[in-house]
Amino acid sequence: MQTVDEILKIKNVKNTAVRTVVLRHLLSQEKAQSLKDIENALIYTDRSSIFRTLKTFEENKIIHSIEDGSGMIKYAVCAEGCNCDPKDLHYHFYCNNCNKTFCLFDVPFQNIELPENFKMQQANMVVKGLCNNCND
Amino acid sequence: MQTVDEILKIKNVKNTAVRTVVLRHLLSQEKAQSLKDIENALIYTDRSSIFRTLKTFEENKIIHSIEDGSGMIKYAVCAEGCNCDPKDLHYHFYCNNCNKTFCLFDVPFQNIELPENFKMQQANMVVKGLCNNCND
DNA sequence: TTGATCTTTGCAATCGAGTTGCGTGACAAG
DNA sequence: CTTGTCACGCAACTCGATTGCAAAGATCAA
Ligand SMILES: [Mn+2]
Ligand SMILES: [Mn+2]
Ligand SMILES: [Zn+2]
Ligand SMILES: [Zn+2]
Repeated sequence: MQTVDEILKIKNVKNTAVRTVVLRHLLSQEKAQSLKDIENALIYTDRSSIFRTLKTFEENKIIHSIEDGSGMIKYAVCAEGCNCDPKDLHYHFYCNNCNKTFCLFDVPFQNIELPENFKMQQANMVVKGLCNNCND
Repeated sequence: MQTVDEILKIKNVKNTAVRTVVLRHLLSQEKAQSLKDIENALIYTDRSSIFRTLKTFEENKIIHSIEDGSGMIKYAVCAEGCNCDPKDLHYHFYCNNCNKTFCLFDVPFQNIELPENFKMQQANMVVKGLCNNCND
């Protein structure tokens, strides 16, 4: 896995104290994180600073956001080489039991046959159910 | 298409003035409606009444909700015979240009090969891009 | 018909995630 | 050192969603 410094370097985002701790936190988590999650984890860092950091990361394709229906936007670090193009699309899974959301990078993404003259630019795909830990 | 009365009857939801106008409005629209959309269309009906009506409709599978990332939950009338089971899953399309969201009932839903021991219960699938009206 | 009971509605208040304005401080170029 | 740019922290604010409460309406048994 790439380090915080390497990622920021590659994506041409200046390294700062807040960016380092936010990105390090995101990398350390298996589940996608909400602003509140990060705020709770980084108690000495201001919410708006985290917020703007997330915006910066998203604009520079360091992370991508997921709308899982929980009412809070979740963020996850992009896979190495990701450009957030349609080719980088992947499913997400939201567990109804443990409320974790994560990227299913290994599930092949099926091409969708849209009606005539429709053009896909992005997608937000969230499968909901029970994760392997919660499915008895 | 079924009438308002027929739908309420089938789904065992008591008919009231607010429910009638809300459901009639939803049926009359081609795009999925937000609470605000409905509020604007039904200027004499209170927001909280519309809100609770939507909850009632959703609980009774008269409508389903769509999170398209616009910041407002959208609602669309379920297809005839829909039980909001996995078999009733379908894609949604959000147009980045005209901001309309609608159900793609005619696009076949691809089965997703989840990892071992994962169980799908619902899904929120939103394809974003340009609709046929906006794709020049 | 009447009174008790349950449901629906309207209004106002509240919640909370997200967002923004602004002053301070860090840093870098000149 | 001087100046400009950018990141940061704090507080205030936005706005969609949600709730408490009392009035109005529907239901039903007697
Ligand atoms: Mn992802
Ligand atoms: Mn739909
Ligand atoms: Zn789980
Ligand atoms: Zn369009």
